[in-house]
Amino acid sequence: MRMVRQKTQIRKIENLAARQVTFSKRRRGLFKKAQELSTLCDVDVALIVFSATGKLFHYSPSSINQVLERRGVLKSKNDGELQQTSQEIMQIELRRSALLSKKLAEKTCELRQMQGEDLQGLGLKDLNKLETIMESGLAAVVKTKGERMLKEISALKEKEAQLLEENRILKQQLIMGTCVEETHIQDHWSFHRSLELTISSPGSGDPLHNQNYNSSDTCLKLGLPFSN
Amino acid sequence: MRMVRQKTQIRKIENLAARQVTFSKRRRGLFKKAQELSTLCDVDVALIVFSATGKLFHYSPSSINQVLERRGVLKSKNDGELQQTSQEIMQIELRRSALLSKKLAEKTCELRQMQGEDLQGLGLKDLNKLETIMESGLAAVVKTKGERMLKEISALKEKEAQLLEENRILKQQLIMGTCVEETHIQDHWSFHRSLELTISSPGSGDPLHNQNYNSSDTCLKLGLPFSN
DNA sequence: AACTATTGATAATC
DNA sequence: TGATTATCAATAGTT
Repeated sequence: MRMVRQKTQIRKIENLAARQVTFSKRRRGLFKKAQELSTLCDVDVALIVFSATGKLFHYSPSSINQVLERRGVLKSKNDGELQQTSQEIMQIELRRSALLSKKLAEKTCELRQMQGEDLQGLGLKDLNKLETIMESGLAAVVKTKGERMLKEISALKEKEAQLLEENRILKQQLIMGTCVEETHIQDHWSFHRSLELTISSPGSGDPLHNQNYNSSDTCLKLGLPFSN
Repeated sequence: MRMVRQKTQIRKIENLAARQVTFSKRRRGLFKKAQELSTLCDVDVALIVFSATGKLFHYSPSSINQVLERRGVLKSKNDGELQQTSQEIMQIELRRSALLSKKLAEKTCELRQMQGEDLQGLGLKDLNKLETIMESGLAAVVKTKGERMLKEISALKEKEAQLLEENRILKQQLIMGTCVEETHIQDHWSFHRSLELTISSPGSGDPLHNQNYNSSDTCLKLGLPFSN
């Protein structure tokens, strides 16, 4: 029976399961303390907590808009209607927020499962279903990738042929023009340089060799691609 | 030196001075806990405390903070403050909703792409990344499925062995009891019937697997994830 | 505000 | 998830 508690340092808990447990416990504790403060000292407290998956928890002795309403009571009555309207909107927004949070949590869960995490809760049937979906998805990705690569390759080949032709023409022109020896040397250099430049910095046309990790990371949350 | 503390009742402290002291102490504690929760569990926490005198305290680690900070600077005693506070909390909610919507859209897009749809917008690099993620995800699913099946199989085998043993004992009892010929026939029939029933409907006797099948559908909505 | 004795919260564990 | 307990943290009462 070792129950030696460590003096916890306040920084992000890396272990997911531990983080969730702590979140659950401390959230409850926080809400309790908020309520106690509200009761003991007769003040209004609004506490809103958003979980990592987007789930929404909130506490207020009544609800947030009622807190505001109570404070709004002090205002003159001609503002009352406006106040009321704004509170209704607030209420709607809170509900919408909660709904969005729920949906987001569901999607997050599905995504995690497709990344091979959190599978322990799934039954055999679900795992089979998931496997089927992922197999067809992966097949589609592989297929798309193959097509994309073929296109890139043929584009590059075409470019290469074009450059070779250009070089050939330039070579001929130089041969006809000046000293034969010098021309040969210059021509070789020129050829390699052109080809190299074409391949190494194709700009937007070549994602394979594009080393711009920053721009792609902007789009890739959790390492998943989606276009902006 | 009497420092005998009483088990504090959670109800309004009537003594004003004591209430203010407690308010000050507990408020600090609450904010500290809110911050700890936010840091430890990497979640957003918004805490707003309206004091009895109308002063407003708040904590939130993210961008919300700036809005409230600005309001705090504009602190004044007239009605404008209340109005502004209400509007700014509303703005926080609206912003939150917008953020949630955006996140939801992103996750939806990612999910579609992992199901092999909407891949046109992706570059070669993104496709590669996606492929890698999906491969490892699929591997994890297959592995989990394998483990699950092995467990089921061994559980069934164990049950089979148990039933065989039971049947053997029953058989012996019958042999010792009545007519040998009749007993043999009955016993065979009885044995096959028991085994078949056991294998085809393990749910009733096996809460572990039963539970798995039922609970899993709650989180995973595959195939038609966007239907509701 | 500062100081403790005490209650309260919670990390580790099952 | 919920319960338990040893520890750490918050704070009520006092100076």
